[in-house]
Amino acid sequence: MSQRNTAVTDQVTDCPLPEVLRLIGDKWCIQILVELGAGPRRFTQLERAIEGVSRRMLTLNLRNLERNGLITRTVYPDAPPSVEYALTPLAEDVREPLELLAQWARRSIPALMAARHAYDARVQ
Amino acid sequence: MSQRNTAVTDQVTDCPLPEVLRLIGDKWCIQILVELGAGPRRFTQLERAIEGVSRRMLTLNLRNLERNGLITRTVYPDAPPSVEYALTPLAEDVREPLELLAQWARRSIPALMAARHAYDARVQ
DNA sequence: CGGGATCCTCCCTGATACTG
DNA sequence: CAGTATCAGGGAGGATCCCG
Repeated sequence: MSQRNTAVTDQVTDCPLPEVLRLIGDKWCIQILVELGAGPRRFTQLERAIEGVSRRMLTLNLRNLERNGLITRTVYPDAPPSVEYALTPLAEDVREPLELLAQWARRSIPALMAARHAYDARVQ
Repeated sequence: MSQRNTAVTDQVTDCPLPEVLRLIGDKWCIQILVELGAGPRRFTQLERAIEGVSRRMLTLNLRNLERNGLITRTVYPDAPPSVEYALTPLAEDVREPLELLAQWARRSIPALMAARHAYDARVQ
């Protein structure tokens, strides 16, 4: 999609970001990736760890991540059903860029908040 | 928000990402930042460049970015009104992490697509 | 030109209940 | 335990009109 002819900005930055954010920006996806970054997890473990996610959204996000090859879903045919989720190498690779983004966030959130308060005070 | 006690994953990655994605992940924000990364732009320039954005959403996203201190809005009191948007240093800083994320996306989108097709074929 | 205000419409999401 | 199915509400986003 987005067959544009922007000769100015077609160098590096523009194309893939919106698309990739639609892949991993699904509100819970990041937290799932982070949680799985600490090791494989079962469904209920994720449900408890992320805390705030509904069963439905957790399922949908896991399906989506699995569909895009970012996590694996392994079913162990135990008496109590057991399903384990884990990151794929593809997802491991994305953790570094995300970590850098998180570092920027950590540095900048105070400034962002300050700007926001200033704006809100100015506009009321 | 999210006053959690996850001793395992509270090291680096988890906290700020969802929050920062709510700041710059607003579907058009990234493209605005990218377009402004090539230089200051006027409202209609952005509207034409991004192509697909509605006037309303462009306005809202610009307001939001301005509110968070990521862009500046300069009004030139010309006969035809002229408003120029430009990145702040805060936004310049985020372009590097975003660029790395974009690089990962460029590398990985083929694999992501392949995984998706494989999944769709498997599940139909 | 650069928006603000309004309306309207989905889709996303949460809650709940059911299943293997 | 690990989901699926269904229903209902709210908010994101588009279209349109209007104004400085």
